[in-house]
Amino acid sequence: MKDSSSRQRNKRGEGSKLREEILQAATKLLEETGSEESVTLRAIAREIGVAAPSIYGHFDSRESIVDTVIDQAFEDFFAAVLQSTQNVGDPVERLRKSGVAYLEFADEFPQRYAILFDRREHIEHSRTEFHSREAAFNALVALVQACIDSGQSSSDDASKDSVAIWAALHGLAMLRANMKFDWPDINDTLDRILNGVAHIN
Amino acid sequence: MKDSSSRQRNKRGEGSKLREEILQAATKLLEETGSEESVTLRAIAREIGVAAPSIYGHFDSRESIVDTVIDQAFEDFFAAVLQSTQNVGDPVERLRKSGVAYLEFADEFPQRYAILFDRREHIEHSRTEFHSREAAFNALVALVQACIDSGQSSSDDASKDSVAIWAALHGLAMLRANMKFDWPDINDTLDRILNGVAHIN
DNA sequence: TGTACATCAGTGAACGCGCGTTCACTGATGTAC
DNA sequence: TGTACATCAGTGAACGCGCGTTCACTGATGTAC
Repeated sequence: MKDSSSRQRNKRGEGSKLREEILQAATKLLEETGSEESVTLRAIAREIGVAAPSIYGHFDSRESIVDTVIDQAFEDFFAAVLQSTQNVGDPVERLRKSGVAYLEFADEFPQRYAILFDRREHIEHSRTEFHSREAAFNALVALVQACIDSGQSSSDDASKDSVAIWAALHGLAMLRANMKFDWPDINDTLDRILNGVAHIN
Repeated sequence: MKDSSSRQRNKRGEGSKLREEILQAATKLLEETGSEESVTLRAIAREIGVAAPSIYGHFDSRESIVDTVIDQAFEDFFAAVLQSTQNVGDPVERLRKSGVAYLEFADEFPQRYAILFDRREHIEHSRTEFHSREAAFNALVALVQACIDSGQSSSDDASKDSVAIWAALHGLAMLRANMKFDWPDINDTLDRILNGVAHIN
């Protein structure tokens, strides 16, 4: 936590810098404390070294900060997975790289990952997010279908097998983040999931 | 919530009945509100129709109530899964029945299920629980091994494939509880997971 | 059988805490003249 | 160039709230004599 005396007031016209600091502090708190409810408005203010009411210049409420952090986390996550398949032609390879990127993001930012798929209320209220997730799922289905089309997968239903793949990746990510366990190599588990469920020949 | 005037004080020697009421109320609150932190000591007291300090006759702290609820949930869960394979000889059938029971418990008591595998701090502190989970996992490995031994599975590693199976079941349970989605039939997804990852012939 | 008394189940008021949020404000910074 | 002033970034005190927990207590119930 910064000492409040160390912070310099932003210059005129640069007030929106505080907005970025708020989001960074909230993200840091989320990742470090590991629970959304400990990302309090006052903790964010403390972290930045600012008085609590200063935040209201940039966000309406505590909730809107958390919502913004989650939206950003989803964008980061989706971008990381998409980016992993850049310049990769072979669909099986794309599928594997996506899986690796998925699990790596969850390993590196477990709390940010968890909050994406783990918040019942938020998900129910956010239409935008629902559609992002749907788009991400459709991308997975397309990838599995491409493996089928190229003769590398004997899956009889890309969509239904994608549900199983998604579940397995999500479960693995969550369990690895939450449970002490003598986990086998993550790439091995990933291969078992993809080979088995996606029926890669 | 009961009206506090409706509650009759327990007779002498029956004071421990309140203990049961506390646990029931905490479980109900957990399941209904869907988050552990809203299971407050005062909410429990309100639910029962009792003054908040009355709880201290039966539990040291709010935390010990929640811990007890979780321990109980784990026992219920494990018992439900075990019981599903009673009188079933064929290992593949046992594996399937276990999977169905696993997902049914998660569907019926999503919050109680989620709290079992989803609480980083609690899990880190509870040795007993860790061992219960380990026992449950070992039972799964033994089941997969039995499928291999009976020639019904071509898995090359019961333990590693069990990790993948566990991950897939957990992920499916969590996603179904948390996400609005046009989920395919749960038995179909379960079959895809077991057939694919456990290499059932 | 009656009564004094110990025990037990549970209460009501109070505590300090951290929270989100509101409010009237301050003081530095840049700009118009 | 100097100065008055508007604007902007941020503050400090206060609010009401629900929380976990402590404390001294009350009053019904069963028991010993």
